[in-house]
Amino acid sequence: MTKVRDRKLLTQFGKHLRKVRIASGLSQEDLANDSDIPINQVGRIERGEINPSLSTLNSIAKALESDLSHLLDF
Amino acid sequence: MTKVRDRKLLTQFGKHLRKVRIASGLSQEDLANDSDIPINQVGRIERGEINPSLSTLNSIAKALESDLSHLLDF
DNA sequence: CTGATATAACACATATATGTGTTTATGCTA
DNA sequence: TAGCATAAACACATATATGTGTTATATCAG
Repeated sequence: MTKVRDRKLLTQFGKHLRKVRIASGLSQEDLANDSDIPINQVGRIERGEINPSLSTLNSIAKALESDLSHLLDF
Repeated sequence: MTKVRDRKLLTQFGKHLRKVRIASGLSQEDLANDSDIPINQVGRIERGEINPSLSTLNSIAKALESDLSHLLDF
């Protein structure tokens, strides 16, 4: 796992992403398909288990018809 | 390296980061110290060679006295 | 020319994200 | 109950970010 000092950031982002995804009416599978990211990866991100990369975040933002700046406003 | 389809994103972000850093009057070494990220890593990010993680981006944003949302508005 | 500053470019070990696959758990509904 | 959808939880291989060092290059000031 990631450093202890980053866990809060990751769990916060995970909760935010889940909220945004559900607000968009998408399942994890939908988001996985639209962003071309494995569904397991989506779940791990929402649970705050991993530290996603810039390109992964960008793919998710696009699938949510949003942009990086808005996705990371949490 | 990262997938071909991500190179443009990474080089774009690298250029943006360099612009923001210089506008803040910081050297790579300054930013490295303030963000607690190795200076080599800062250089690699600015050159678009790597795909930085959310926590790395967050550390950089804080060192620039900014936030993720603003740092990723490019 | 010399020294200082800043950046690039190497090498290398280690941690971890990514990607794929399978299995389990949970809630809902017919 | 059975079936379906959704999400969590595993395992595993591979790619790559991270972190630490060292060396090279370029620019500029003295």
